[in-house]
Amino acid sequence: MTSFERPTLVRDGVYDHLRRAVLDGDLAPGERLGEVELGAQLGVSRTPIREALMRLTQDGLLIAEANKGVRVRTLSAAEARDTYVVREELDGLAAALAAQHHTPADAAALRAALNELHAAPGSDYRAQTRLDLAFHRAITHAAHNAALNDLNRDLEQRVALIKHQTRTYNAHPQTDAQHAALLDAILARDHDAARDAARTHVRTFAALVLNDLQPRSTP
Amino acid sequence: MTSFERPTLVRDGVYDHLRRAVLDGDLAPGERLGEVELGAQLGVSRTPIREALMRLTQDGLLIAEANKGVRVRTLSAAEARDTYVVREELDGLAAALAAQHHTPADAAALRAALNELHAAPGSDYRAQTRLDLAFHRAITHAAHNAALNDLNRDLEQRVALIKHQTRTYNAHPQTDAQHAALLDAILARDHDAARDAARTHVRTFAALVLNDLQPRSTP
DNA sequence: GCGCACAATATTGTATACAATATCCACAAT
DNA sequence: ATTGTGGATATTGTATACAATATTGTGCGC
Repeated sequence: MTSFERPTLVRDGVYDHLRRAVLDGDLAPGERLGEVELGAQLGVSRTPIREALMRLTQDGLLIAEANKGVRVRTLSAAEARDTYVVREELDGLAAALAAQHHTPADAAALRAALNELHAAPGSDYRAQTRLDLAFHRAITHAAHNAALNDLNRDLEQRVALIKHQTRTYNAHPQTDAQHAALLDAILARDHDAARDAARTHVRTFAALVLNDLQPRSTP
Repeated sequence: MTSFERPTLVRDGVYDHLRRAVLDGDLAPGERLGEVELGAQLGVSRTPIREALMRLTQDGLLIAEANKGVRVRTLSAAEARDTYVVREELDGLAAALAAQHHTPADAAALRAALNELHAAPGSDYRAQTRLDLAFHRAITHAAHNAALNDLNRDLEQRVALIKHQTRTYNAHPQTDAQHAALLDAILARDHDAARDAARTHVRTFAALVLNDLQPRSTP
């Protein structure tokens, strides 16, 4: 929340900055975002701040109440469950399409992403989360489907919000094996196996996260 | 584009107004939207206009170029194909979930929506489109999955844009039968049949639309 | 007649001023 | 003590003013 780069337009800089802050968990779910305060922190007027907040609200990362400002969105346990149901379907589709359409460059990127993820220290929650996301993005990218990529962006954001509410740790005995199986199936161009592997992975992971989320109250 | 109602906030009124205009095809794909012009037409300042345009851009209905304003989005043939691939998956999921989770009220709404659709004059393109959309929305609603509803909203918008580019007519010999089969499967709580029926319907419809889209150039 | 440069114009981007609404604290009435 | 009312304060919502960038058109040179 200190310095920030402007791409060309101030509002885009603010948007990127705040989006990352929410997705990285620097802004906690439920936290209120005041326009004047943000403007002072980033050294810009309220106008680009407002426009960035508007976009983030439309993304579903923030919740706006009329005349009451915006807050970082919190998802109920039910919404979290719903999200993983959809994610299972869409991740499965992404894996199947990636198996069918991936290029040699995609294959290299997928291998690299998984290697990075395996190399990350198991104790580093943020790095783990970031690299896991990168791996899944590589799969979606390899699917070469623009609509899927757009929708997946929304889902990624929801999952990030859920994770920050639960602080569920990524590591799991089966995670590495599942990732490997998924990658193998994609590279082998076996779209059915890839779809199954992706769906299984989402299911196990969802069970983990939802188990953590369940005990808490659902505001 | 003449009168418009304001819910409470001006920007929300502008947003709803413009969104409907784009989705109804009153604003043609590719058409440029000037801020001062819109402000004059709707009788408000540029600020709420800008904020509405920002949100619509984030929705994917408009395309913004820096310092060059926004235009109604046009989708390439490839993007249209991609959209229907995803829609097939998500409509299938929605139908399956609706079959599992629909309430008596949902069932009544589904029946009513389909009846309305059947009753609409086959020559009324706009009514046909609107009621078809309402039927599909009823299904998604009956699925009782918030995440799916949100994502479906994005897909609906894309499909609306595609349709306005092609002006494909909704009517098709198989459409009525497919709708009926889909509804029957949902009401019978047969989620596999419902999923298949939805996917089949999307496929036949996609083929129709894409066939119309293909001849045209892809800007 | 064609093309480039440059100015005139228009439009978007940002900042600020003003209005409307909500929040919060003090204080009184029960 | 608690609750309700009122005003003071703060924050959002809208309008407008100013700055920066793009577009357009005109004139000059070739």
